[in-house]
Amino acid sequence: MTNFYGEHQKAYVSVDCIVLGFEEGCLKLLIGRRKMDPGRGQWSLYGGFVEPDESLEQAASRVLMQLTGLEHLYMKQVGAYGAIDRDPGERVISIAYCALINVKDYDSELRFNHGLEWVPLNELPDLYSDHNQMVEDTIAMLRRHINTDPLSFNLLPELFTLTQLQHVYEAILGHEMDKRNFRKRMKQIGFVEKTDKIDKKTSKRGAALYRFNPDKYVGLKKV
Amino acid sequence: MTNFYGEHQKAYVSVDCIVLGFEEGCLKLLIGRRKMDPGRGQWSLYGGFVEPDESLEQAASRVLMQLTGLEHLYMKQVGAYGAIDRDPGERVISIAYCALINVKDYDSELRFNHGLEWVPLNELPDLYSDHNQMVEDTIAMLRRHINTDPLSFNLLPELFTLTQLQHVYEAILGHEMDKRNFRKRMKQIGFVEKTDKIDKKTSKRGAALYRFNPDKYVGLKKV
DNA sequence: CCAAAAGTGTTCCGTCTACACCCATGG
DNA sequence: CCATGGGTGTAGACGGAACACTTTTGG
Repeated sequence: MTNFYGEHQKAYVSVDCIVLGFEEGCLKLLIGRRKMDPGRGQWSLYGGFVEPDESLEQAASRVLMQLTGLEHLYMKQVGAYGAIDRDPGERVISIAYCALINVKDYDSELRFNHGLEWVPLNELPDLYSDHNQMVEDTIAMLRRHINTDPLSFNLLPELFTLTQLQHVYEAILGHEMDKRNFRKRMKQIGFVEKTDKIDKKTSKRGAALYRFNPDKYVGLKKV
Repeated sequence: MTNFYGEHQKAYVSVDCIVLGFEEGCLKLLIGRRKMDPGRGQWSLYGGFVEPDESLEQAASRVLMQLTGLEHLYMKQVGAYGAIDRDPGERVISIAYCALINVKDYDSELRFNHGLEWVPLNELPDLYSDHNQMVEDTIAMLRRHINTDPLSFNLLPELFTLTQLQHVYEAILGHEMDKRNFRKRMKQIGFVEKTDKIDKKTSKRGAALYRFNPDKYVGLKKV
């Protein structure tokens, strides 16, 4: 490789994953105890370094794959973090990516092997370095986008009830919503479609199961 | 410096500045011919490498200072760009920052010395690497934020007429707006305040000059 | 038979949009 | 005196928020 920029210094570049799941009516973040110095033992997001043969997105996907065994997850760049001493040992620039996953799809053996925990967002401990800031920025971003992007479905199984979906909205937005208004809105936006299946687990009467229809969404995308 | 992460490779980290100004009723971008290899001679954003003693924000501010002689400008991170071959020679991760400046404040001697041009957004040439994408992402971000953040003032002198401000909105949003509705809205939001000065340059009757009042804004910030 | 969750419409209010005319003045 | 840009109000459309009762059925 030709050395074009020799007079400048390089830095380590990492990705950090803000992995969010939905369980017991609240948003939970996947965190673990840091296994390396510096900061060994502190609660931390899961991250990894960007290797020479991968883009930032690819690095984030790989890290997430190692972590969850899942591919093609919903991911979105949150931002770049580069305070001088954000890593106490070396200069590390980190790009934060958030991922929304269905907790049920997650192989809990993998989670156990990595020593990770699902922690409710309102009970977050102090995290390593600027990781709390990354989480905060992620939530702010989700709130801004929940009404325009089909985010919420990623936190649920393929089939879900409207009540479950509403709980996801409530968890992200941080406040309760009116059931009738919510259902009216879901009817309007058009890309949640009713199936003929019925869920009897959570109610005696049974609730209709719905599905996200991406085909009906792409039409709106360009607007 | 202790070598904690020795098994991983470092990369060059740069910042690229999307510098926007407002002139002749349209948004213009500050670009120049690239003065180094690779890509020498191509139209390009102005950028620079992040040095060991500065954060990403500091690097962006410094680069902008070198460029314009101006400090404390409105800047906002647009995102991180890290495709493997985005720089043909080396692995470079770049963080894009946008800056909104008042063209009149800009020292045109400096601009000349750097060989830079103000180019209307709708006449942009092909830029180096992924710089067109950065510009596109910037505009999308500005459109999302123009109604919530006090952006637009940064493109105008300290004192401005409501008509000028409306032209800025129109340039960013890409469509014309109704004069009466616009002025009504500016009255509502409350942080544009009328001064007793009058501008006679653009009209015979004279137009009231307004000023952005940050004090009245911070109150809204937390909402 | 009753507790528990599902499901369903209407009214009200505030916000956004469309729209047209008079004012002040320099030349 | 007239061309030019500055300045103002109102009525209708639309979308979001508030609000309560009936249905089903497992236990």
